[in-house]
Amino acid sequence: MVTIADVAKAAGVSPSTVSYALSGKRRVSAETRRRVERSVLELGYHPNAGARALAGKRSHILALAVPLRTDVYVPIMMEIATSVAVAARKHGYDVLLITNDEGPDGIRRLAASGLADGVILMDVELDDKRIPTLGDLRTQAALIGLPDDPRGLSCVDHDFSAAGALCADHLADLGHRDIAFIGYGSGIYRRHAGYAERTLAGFRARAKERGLRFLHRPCEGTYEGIAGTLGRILSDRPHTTGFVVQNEGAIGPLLSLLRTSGRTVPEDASVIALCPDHLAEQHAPALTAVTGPAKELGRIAVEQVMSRISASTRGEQPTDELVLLTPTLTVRESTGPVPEHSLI
Amino acid sequence: MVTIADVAKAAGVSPSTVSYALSGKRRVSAETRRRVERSVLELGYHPNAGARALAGKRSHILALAVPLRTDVYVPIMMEIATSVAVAARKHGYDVLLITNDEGPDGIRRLAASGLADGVILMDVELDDKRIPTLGDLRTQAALIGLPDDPRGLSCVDHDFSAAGALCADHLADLGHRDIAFIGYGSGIYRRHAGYAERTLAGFRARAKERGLRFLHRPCEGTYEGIAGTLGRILSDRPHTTGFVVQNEGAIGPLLSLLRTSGRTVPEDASVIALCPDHLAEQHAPALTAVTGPAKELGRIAVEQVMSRISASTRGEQPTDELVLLTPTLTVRESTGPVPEHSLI
DNA sequence: TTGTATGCGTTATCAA
DNA sequence: TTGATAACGCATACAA
Repeated sequence: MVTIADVAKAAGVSPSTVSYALSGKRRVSAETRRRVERSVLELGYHPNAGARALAGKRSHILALAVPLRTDVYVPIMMEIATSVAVAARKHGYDVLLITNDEGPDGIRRLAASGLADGVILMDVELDDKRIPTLGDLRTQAALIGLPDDPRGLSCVDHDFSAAGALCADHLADLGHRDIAFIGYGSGIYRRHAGYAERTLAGFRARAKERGLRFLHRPCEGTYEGIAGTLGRILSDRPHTTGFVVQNEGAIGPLLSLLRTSGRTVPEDASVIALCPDHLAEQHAPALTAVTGPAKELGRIAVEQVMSRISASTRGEQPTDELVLLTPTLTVRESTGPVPEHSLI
Repeated sequence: MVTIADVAKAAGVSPSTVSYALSGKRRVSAETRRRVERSVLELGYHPNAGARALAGKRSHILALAVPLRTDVYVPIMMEIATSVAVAARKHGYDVLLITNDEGPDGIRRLAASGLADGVILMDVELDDKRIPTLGDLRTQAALIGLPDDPRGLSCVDHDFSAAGALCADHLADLGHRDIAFIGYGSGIYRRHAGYAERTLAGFRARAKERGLRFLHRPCEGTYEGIAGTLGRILSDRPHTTGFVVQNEGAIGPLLSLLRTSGRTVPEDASVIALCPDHLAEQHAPALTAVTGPAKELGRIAVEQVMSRISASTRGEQPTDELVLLTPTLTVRESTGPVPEHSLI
């Protein structure tokens, strides 16, 4: 193993000079810096992480708490996780994976052992049990997702309320009057997942403003689930011409079933999805969709913890941030003007 | 911060006794152990990770290299990743996420800095550029996936060849003679992803044995992609009655298109998928599918690195393991006997 | 069965 | 602009 002493010897300087040359925390002459950097490269020196953490009081590691659930759309979770890792690297940080099955204790352990300088919580629920734990520890944290009470925390999330409103507006603009909102399985609403509730609230409010009638139907993402739900929607409100879908698993079956029931999209029925663009484009017809920038979520969460960490290092009080990212509507082939005559 | 000295004082013993009581590396009287454990709990002591790594020469961290690609089925990747994390915790290890965009350098950095005691590589390609790097470092590694040349390495993977053979056997048993194998996009075959090539090879060999005629068609997972592919299959081989699908995105469109073309599954055409069970069950009709135990992959990879790490700690030569997990066929509603009269 | 003392490799303070 | 040196908190070899 090559240590800082080896580099120092090779460069003909003292260990502390090597340390400063690498950290930049003290001015070093251009000449010595060059020699140090050369030796570092030649010897393939990498500072020992343990020693660095012990002496420097910073592990340069961020903990990322990922959900173990399968009822959320996993690819997005993965995308966020990797964007966190990439963003962290830009700050010289590595990312430690922590699963929810350890619960709050895992976070406590990482914080108390000094393994992680900060924590990023994904898939935060409105009333998340992990949040109180964060208060006890002096670990810095950022949440992806919006809790009931974000005081004392930094959070970033999509503006799901705005996303819901965008859907209502788009359908209203096209002249639709009877809308069905097909949501996630009822378990998600029972769990008070913020994104589901806020989307619905945003949609509901705007729908009211625009004079839309609508049904909200939670729905499992299975073929049978959608079949039953759609059947009931069409019998309860036969004049429904607009569908908002916030349930990745429901999209495919819904399109199939509409076709089967003799409805052509978008001529007879319009479908607008709340889902990533790559999914929207995978279907036929390609779906008009409302999307938020998933990668930004990770990047911003990292910025937030990093800024909190450096504030607390300077002995300052970290400032709480709340960032909501504006979603965008992309019009594709699945939405169109309301039909003149309804089918039934 | 509460240190081992604090615990020692509280328990009325020396720091080393605390250390031994916790690590179990030296016999400690039941009485002292009790007192130590009590103090640990009362004070909320967690050993400082940096100090532990520095003194003990083991970081208790495993690096997990996850792919950034989107052309692989992400939920499985996530499932494996979490199973790695869970299994690692059982050994007192944490998992560090490392993305592929850092490439081999990232692995080198983690190994050289002593941040990770071992590495698990996911989504290994037949000719993976990260593998040579592993040789240089004395880091222990386990691969999830099977490279061209697994010498000097421990690997675990599904037995994709057996999976392919299972598909051929099942369709042959049902009397089918003309089969289409709908695979991943051609990019994956160009990349020499082992799982794709091995599945195909296993299928091909068994198909030959059983006297099946078949076409292999790489295919993007989009509706248009499948539509084109299916059209060509049916015009080239109108008597095709069996479909093997190894492409998660293709399943939904394929079923829709078969229905559209007037073919009922399984009466007119049988479909067997290589995909996770939860996906297979999501479709209508529920799909006969061949699946491997994804979680086992992570668990076994962890066992493999752990055993290599402890071998090398004992100064022994780690033994190379190659574990292939046997896939299982679950018959559902999408396969049946070949129709007496073909459609065309 | 337990205690003492040393060293791990780095950062940061103090001196020059 | 640089060098010497003292922590940092723990594991472990050595003593008792």
